[in-house]
Amino acid sequence: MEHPMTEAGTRIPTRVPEWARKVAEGLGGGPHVVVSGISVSGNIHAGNLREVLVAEAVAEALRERGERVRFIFHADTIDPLRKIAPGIPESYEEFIGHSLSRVPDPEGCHVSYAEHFLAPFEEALREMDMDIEVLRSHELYERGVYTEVTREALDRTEDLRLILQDVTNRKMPGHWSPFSPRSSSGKLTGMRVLEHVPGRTSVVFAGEDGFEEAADYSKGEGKLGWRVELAARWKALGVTFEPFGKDHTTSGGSTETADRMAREVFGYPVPGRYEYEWIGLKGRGDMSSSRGIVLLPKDLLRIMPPDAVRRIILGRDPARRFDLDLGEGFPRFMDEFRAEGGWEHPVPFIHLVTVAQTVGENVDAAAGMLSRGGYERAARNPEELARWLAYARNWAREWAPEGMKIGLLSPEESRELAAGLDDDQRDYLAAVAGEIGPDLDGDGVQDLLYSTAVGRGLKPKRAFAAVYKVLLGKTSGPKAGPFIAGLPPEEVRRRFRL
RNA sequence: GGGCCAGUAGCUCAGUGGUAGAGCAGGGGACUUUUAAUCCUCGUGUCGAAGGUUCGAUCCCUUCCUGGCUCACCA
Repeated sequence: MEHPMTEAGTRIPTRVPEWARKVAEGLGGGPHVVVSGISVSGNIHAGNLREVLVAEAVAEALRERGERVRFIFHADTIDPLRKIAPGIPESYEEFIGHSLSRVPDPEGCHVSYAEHFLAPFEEALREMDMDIEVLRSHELYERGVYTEVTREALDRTEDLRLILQDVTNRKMPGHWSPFSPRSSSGKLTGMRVLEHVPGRTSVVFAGEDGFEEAADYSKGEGKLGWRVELAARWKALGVTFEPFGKDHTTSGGSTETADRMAREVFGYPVPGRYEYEWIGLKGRGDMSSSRGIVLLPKDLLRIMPPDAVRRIILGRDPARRFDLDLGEGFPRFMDEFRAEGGWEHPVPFIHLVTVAQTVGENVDAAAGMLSRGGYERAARNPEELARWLAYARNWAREWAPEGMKIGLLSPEESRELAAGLDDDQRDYLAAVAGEIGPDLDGDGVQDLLYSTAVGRGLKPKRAFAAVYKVLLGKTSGPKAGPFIAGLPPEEVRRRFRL
């Protein structure tokens, strides 16, 4: 798979990170099935994306080696709704215990609760040009993909129960079953399984009201419990690699259980694994839907291209925790990203931010400003430029520290603020206005601003302060010469003649 | 309590069995020009602590200390 990386728009292959290559080396011969599984009980955020990207990197490493790879995103759509997330109506209380795929979308825009959160994520994956297959667990159950493993699990209920007790150190209730049937009410939780009828791929159970019901597990009328399902899924899908977050790999955790179940019950070798650490948001802590700290993949795609998302989310090494800095440190990240990506003559991101904020959506104006600033090359590709201006503009609006946000004042606003200047400063601006013209480049303007100030006995500091005040309403700003040279001269004159 | 990870210059981190580096910040200087501007120049820090292995360890082993994370289907 390839991704656009260069300014000219040519495509060069995604670089496979070293750590991924090493992981792939330990995986043996193919064909491979690489899986990343994520819950759709809430926003699928940029942290979740890390898991998918880890899986992608390993899949790429395998492909690079010539293996056949099936890369799957497994969405846990059949899982029951567990609690009412913030922002979800209280009335959803009645759906607790129901499959996310069968709960209505709280905002009414998708066919289900699950789809509401899955769809935007899927879209982001598409936008990232990811070669991935998205599977919905409720469909897998309905299609019978899990029928065999479910039967096996039911037949080996006792063994599974022992493993579960052993690993978690908890006593499971006597009526414990690896399978949770769905009752006629729609609930998946709290049913008591009474009997397994393998011939009919069915389970007889006591419903909430005590009456007996039956569920056909070949039709998705229920699901395996999480830890059992994990092991069962490996077998059913032939999984050979799956990354896990720290929460699952802890001792007594779900992977420890599933590993034993796979080996001892399902007779399936434990897939290769990579344990990744979590990422936080600088200054805000770990991502958490319930605490409102949510960064969506789409938020990232608004301020950087897909490969930059890959880079920033994976970091140097996904086994290491780190905090995303989308504020002050972001421009540097972007410059590094492009330097490594082989960009020729990239415009410093911070400069793009200045340009984007000055010209708004006007790409021609931006191109003009850039070429006058010495970045003719970047000005030559309007499409590419428009894309990058959008990144810069979005970043400035959504993430930039206050000090970096600028906006050219309207002539009226300029006039108002000019009232706060003293006569020396106004006279100075007027003098500059008389000299400024299209023939001056950035250095020329800088020179003009400085020498005019000195020539009139005005301290440069106060001179520049006046310039920024009238243009931006601030006392400092981007380097004045190139900035002003990029503006249409008449606009500058209008604001300087007071 | 169990598990995992980290502890190297002010900050963020690289790093190798032979006594340590980068970026940023910061100091100084240059360009008649302080700025989200270029160039030049400046870093002896007990490489968390103590033992051990070794001719020799920051890098290997052990223990400990400190911090972080995780152990409820929230990556």
